[in-house]
Amino acid sequence: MPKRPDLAVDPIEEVRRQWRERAWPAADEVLTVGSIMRVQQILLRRLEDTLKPYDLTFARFEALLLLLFSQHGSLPLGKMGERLLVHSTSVTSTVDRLERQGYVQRVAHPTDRRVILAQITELGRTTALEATEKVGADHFGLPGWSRADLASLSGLLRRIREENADFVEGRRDAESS
Amino acid sequence: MPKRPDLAVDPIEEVRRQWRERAWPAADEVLTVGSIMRVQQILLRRLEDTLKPYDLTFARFEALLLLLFSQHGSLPLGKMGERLLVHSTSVTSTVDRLERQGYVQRVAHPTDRRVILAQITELGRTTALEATEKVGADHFGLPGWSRADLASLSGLLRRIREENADFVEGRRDAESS
DNA sequence: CTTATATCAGTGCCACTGAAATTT
DNA sequence: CAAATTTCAGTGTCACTGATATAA
Repeated sequence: MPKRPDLAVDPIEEVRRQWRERAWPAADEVLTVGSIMRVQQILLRRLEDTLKPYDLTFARFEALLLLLFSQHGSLPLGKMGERLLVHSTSVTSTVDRLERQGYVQRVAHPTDRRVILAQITELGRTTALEATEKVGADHFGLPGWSRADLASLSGLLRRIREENADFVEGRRDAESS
Repeated sequence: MPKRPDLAVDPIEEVRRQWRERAWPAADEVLTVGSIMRVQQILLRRLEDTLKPYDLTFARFEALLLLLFSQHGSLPLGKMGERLLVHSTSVTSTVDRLERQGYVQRVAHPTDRRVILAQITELGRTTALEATEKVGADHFGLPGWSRADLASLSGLLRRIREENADFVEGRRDAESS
């Protein structure tokens, strides 16, 4: 664990100050993006700390939840990559790991023999539920936040996701890559 | 590059819906934290795409900026880790890489012979400036955002950083780890 | 034949743990 | 002596590229 800083000034605000001083472009954006990076770093560590007893990383936890929420507790690997915004080779290795842990099983697709389904097991289900309870008890690292504040923050972030085609609203088209 | 999703629904909003349905704890927090993770993922990729011509990752870019902004263009490695919130062994390898690239040089501390300073080179300086211009031209992935919106977002994120002792304001104490 | 799906081999990166060397 | 600073060796993870096998 890295040592906690002991700074009287906000290091990110400091970057913006210097950025402005030199009349560089996008000083406000620097502050915002820097904040997002830093906050993600902080929350991720906190989350993974909580998940450690279950030997789950955030990536595996996310994948497991995706299956937990899916119709039949199973999804084609390709679909998982699409939802999680990661490369299919990454899904393969994530599912490999979850399978070794007994949280997931690979099963054949009933009709399309090309596709493999990742199916959450009973152990995976109970583990996911238990882990969920733990992180929920910690309010996902955001204790003491009002619904209104959470909504403001989500709303602003949602705009970034929209602008980057994280999902498509209504009849807008996603550009194909 | 992972395939762009083509979803009519917001996958993160969908998670919250299901979370609520099952009456699990912290449904709003799930949406918010999920959004932060996703947005970071999106912005990081965009940034690293822009930085690729300079053979800089975000971690190395951040370190280089830190030196660029520092008083004499140099800092003790330990201080860098503190500022960047990473382990000192990570700093060693980041500086190793930057040194191999000719962007940084290790120099001895004038008085304390335990400490090594990372000193930005002329090449490092011009490269950092050029890369900065590039990402600035892209508004750090946030084109079209008003100062007010950027300020709202930064403000909310700042609160998370404060709550997690990313920095210390006024006379509040950081807990030691 | 083309396209889609998943896997494999290999690369680079990041963050850590634990141990060691050096200096204060 | 203890504490601070950096490095080294090694681990696990993550995300990718490029190539391959199989099936639609």
